[in-house]
Amino acid sequence: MKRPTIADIARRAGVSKGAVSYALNGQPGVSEATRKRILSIAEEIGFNANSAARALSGARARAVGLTLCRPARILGIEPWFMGLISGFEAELGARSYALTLQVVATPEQEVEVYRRWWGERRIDGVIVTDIREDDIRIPVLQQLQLPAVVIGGPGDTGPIAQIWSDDAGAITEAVRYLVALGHHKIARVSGVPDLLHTQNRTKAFQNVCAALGLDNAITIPADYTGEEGSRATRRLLIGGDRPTAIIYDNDVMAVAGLAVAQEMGLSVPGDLSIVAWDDSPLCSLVHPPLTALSRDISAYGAQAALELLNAIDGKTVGNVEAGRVHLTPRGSTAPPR
Amino acid sequence: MKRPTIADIARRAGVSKGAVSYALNGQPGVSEATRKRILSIAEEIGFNANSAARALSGARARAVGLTLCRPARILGIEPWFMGLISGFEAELGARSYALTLQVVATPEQEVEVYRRWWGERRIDGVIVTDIREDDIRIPVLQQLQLPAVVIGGPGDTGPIAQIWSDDAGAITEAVRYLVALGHHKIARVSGVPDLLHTQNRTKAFQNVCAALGLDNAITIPADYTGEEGSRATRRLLIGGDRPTAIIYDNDVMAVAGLAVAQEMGLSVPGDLSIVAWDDSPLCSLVHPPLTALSRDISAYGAQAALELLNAIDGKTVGNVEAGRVHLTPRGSTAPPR
DNA sequence: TCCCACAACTTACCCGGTTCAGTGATGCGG
DNA sequence: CCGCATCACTGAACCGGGTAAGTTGTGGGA
Repeated sequence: MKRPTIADIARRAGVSKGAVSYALNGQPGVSEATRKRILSIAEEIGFNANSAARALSGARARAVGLTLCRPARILGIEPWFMGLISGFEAELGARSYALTLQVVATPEQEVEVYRRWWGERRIDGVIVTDIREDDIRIPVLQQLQLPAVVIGGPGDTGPIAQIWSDDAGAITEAVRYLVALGHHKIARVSGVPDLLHTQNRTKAFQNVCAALGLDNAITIPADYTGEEGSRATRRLLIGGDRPTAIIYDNDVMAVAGLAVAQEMGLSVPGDLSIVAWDDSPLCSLVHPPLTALSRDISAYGAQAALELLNAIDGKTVGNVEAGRVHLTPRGSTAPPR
Repeated sequence: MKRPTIADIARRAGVSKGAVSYALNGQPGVSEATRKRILSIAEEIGFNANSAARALSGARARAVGLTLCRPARILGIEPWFMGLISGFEAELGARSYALTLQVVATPEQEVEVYRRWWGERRIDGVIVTDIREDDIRIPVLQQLQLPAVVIGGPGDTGPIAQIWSDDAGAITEAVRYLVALGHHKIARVSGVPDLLHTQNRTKAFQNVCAALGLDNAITIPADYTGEEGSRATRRLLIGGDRPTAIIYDNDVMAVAGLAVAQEMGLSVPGDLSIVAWDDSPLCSLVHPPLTALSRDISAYGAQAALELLNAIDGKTVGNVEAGRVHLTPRGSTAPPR
């Protein structure tokens, strides 16, 4: 099947290619009557502008890129990324921007992908996740002048806009809630320690515990996988002075921790209270359902996409904080016995 | 920063644009010495061919499309799609093909997206998942002559290649295993009934149960979500003649089923054995870990991508069966009390 | 010595939009 | 009634690669 082009429309309408282009793009230069005629012909023959031709003539590629730098076995089970992606799509789809995805193994590969995408003019901007301290991607993005939005932070990303959620406030709320229930020995199993938001959470956790006079408030670093979550939980529970509550940096590790506790014959929440970060169906699926720090990941993604589109349009975008995180109490938390 | 073009290379090498194009694409028409010189200059200045220009001049867009038509809350937690995507990337990335993603709400929207992508020349082919009986996407893909590969089946997709896994064999194995353990009352909680592979599984389940003389082998339709999984499980367990084993069409529903059983005071596997379809970290995360029908989803995706790339290259591709599904016994299955 | 084949290029046009510099036609003020 | 601005549109150049057709230059065979 042959694809219709603006030349076809021009022929049918008895005008030049240029006039068709003006009409389709809402530019001045054609009369209202002609514009309507052209638009109805375009509609009739099912015209879609060739994205390559459009991108070539200096316009946008109408696509944004996202690299995912986590092992496949985590990507699959972590609701986080898919939630984010659905959010992006809500905004991108509305403007018929495409989302281009690439799974990579290392930050170095991410940089390579950015360079290639830029060279190929394949995308107009990128969404950057899993930001680290002194992230190597930031200077590259600046050098290439590639519009970008960073998810996570706050941290130093120069002129590149950031979106983050109030992790410090959230963990403070969780700790206060556990203390209010009567807990004094609270531990935390964190995500990958290099990530900026992990560091922010760890700092906030230490601060609130110090402020409330909790000692023994340790953070065990893990990597978001169930295996590491189990291992960290076992380490915490076999110690002599075991915690009565554990906060996990994601839902997968929290579920793994729950399984370890049950395996060791501990009752949840009787012997151990559990709080998960990021509420997903996973948390309400298990028994008992997990108390979680909820946030609207999809809305978070939508906001990030919107910021990126603004950045692509040359509008200056500032750093913004996404919608609030709130504690959703469920069956996994209770006063300690 | 200005992006280097073949004209820049041509100037530096003292040859014409045409010669550079031949050299970069491995075409005959330049001497080995010149080719090497051109390639080294390209390397040196970090040249990447503008994908728009390339796509415009009749060549490929070097991108394939994937539409996801499931509600966001399932996409997030189902390891299936992300596993598939990682698999695609393994093959696509190696050939620097991009993967373009679009989340949609209905099959009608999927058709629209296919049409738009085709009109925009944005992609060279699509990967079709969640195939239904008389799927409306198939005739459209044929009409547009858009290269495609269908994941799921077998079923009637005309000239479009399919990849499926041996669902019938897998469920037969699972039922035989449960019968060998001593179970006689086996039920199944299925995925969305419209999907072709659900129907294939249901048929195979009925066949094997009939062959083994099991009556009462009912299938309750659900939709892959934890909520529906819980509901179906409750329906099965409150009945007078309750099953001693349940097979679930995905891992999420199986985990939900486990939670329902525990909530009702039933012991797993003592009172109820559970088998999950598709093994993911989720299955080994819970307590007890779930016996599962495992398959290498990532390899499945990689094979699908490879078939699609072949189809794009004009090679005729046949229907293929992906790697075997095998039963992984874990703690959730045992002889009934 | 001449002719031909062939390698090694160059030239020029194509893809399909975007955009800028024209070109008539029209309207309007003085 | 003239001059000028404005509108509605045309024509052509352009983006950056791909590629068919044309042009050299060289060597070999007769």
